[in-house]
Amino acid sequence: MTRSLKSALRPAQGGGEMPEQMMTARALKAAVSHGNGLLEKLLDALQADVTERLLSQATLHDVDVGETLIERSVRSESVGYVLDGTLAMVQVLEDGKKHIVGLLVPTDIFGRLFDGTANYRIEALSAARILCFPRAFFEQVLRDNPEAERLFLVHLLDEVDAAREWLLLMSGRKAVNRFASFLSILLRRSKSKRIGGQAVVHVPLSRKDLAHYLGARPETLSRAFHELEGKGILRIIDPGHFEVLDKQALIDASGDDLTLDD
Amino acid sequence: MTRSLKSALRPAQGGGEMPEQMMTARALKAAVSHGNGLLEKLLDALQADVTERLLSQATLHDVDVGETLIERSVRSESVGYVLDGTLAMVQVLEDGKKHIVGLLVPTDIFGRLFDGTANYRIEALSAARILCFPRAFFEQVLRDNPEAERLFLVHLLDEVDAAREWLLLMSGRKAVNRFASFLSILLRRSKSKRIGGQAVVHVPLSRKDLAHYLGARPETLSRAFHELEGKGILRIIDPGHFEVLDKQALIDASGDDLTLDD
DNA sequence: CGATGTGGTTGACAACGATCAATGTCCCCT
DNA sequence: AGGGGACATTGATCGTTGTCAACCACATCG
Repeated sequence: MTRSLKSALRPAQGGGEMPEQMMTARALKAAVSHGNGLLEKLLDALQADVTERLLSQATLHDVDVGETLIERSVRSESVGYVLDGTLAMVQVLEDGKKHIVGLLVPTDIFGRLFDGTANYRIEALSAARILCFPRAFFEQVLRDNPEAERLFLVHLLDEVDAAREWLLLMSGRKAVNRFASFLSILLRRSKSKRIGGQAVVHVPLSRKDLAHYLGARPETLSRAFHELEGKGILRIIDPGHFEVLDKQALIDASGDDLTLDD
Repeated sequence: MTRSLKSALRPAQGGGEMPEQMMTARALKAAVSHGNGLLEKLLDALQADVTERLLSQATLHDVDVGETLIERSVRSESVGYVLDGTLAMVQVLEDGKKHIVGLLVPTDIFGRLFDGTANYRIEALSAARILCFPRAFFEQVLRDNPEAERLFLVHLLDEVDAAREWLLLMSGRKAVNRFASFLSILLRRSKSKRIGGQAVVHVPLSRKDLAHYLGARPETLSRAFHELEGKGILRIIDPGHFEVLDKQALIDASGDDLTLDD
């Protein structure tokens, strides 16, 4: 649980495991090309030889649930790109209390550039696959390519906006509202993945983590979406997958409170 | 209340008002030099002649309480710097509901650079004095000065962190906790202003706005800090000024976090 | 195969906060 | 000075949610 960057991000010692970090640059490029996150945009903007060199320095890592990738107040020497799984940004207070302040899903990038140290811990909420770039090299690429750096800057502007969107979500009054907002955002973000005609949303968090993130208790959450299920807005496939039956009603439920009379 | 950017940020027509936008560059520099925000750092990093030119293009504006400076989804042609007063970033939902998602206090900069349009409205919560730079010129300065652009980038990283800090504040605890957190942050941010030996915090928001921002009702807030006053943690001077009597107790009162155990 | 542990759900109850209503204060306006 | 309005506060009541508890499904392990 408290394994630090040093062990978590060091290439796996030659053991029984497949040495995945030796993937070819082409294979890596294929692995990231499906998304439309920052990294893809950066790779598009760079000269072919630069992307080649950047990818050649990348290493692939498997992390287990609960592993800490980057510890707070520690200067990380890597920049990470999420291929698979879910990570959390965890704010750790002095007295040891923790709070999830953000999620990292596939195509997200993490790791503080240019300046200072991380302000929160990066922790795996599920098993995950991570692509790691040497931070110094990554920074140098940005320095050498103003256009890429501007992409990064615009990306940061978007991140600030996203953070404020979460703020808006959190200010939702009732727990049902917050959960509905959360599902709506997840639905919007991952609309590429559809199963059949219906939209199935994968919630990559345990009940406890999700409740914590949304500022509620597992019990309250449970009641929240069983209420939504009762309204016919969604169907609980298993505690991790929700089928959204009525998208508009879900959005409505995230805004104003449901009229509970029927 | 709904005056748009066009009227609010256009140099005041020659009328009875003092033409304040004609301040000398030296006077402007003096006006911003007291803080340690982004703008000061940028001016420090730039060549003297560049800062001179930048400041020569700045205009000073007085805004009244309730004025809208930048409308959502409108591309602003200005970058603003808060000299005095308090502005709010207001998210406007489709149904006309509004929500404050961030505050702007003196030395803060606002206005989206390089890309796209504003995602929220900028609204004055109190009378304020704003310094405006032409956006295009501001961007050009950053383009021409990589060091300045990097300062801006690091500033954005800080903003993301700040937004997440607010998220931490907002997350589901009791109203007293949120208010105590809020005061703590304000206390930390404006520690330069002290009156006598005691710390007096100026809360630049009406009860309604503050309640809205903290996700509570005015009534609840009122009870919250009268509770803190009863405990001897602070003293209410007037509904806008609080004297913090026991800083540590205030921080403790903000502490009751939902615990996310390991 | 039962013992044990973990995560999710459900129920009962109390605490917290929203809502409604009333009062007081200050400021602006005529 | 008097009246209207905005704002802050206080009290009463009710809905929502946190808390404590039990229960269930399921996986792991001896």
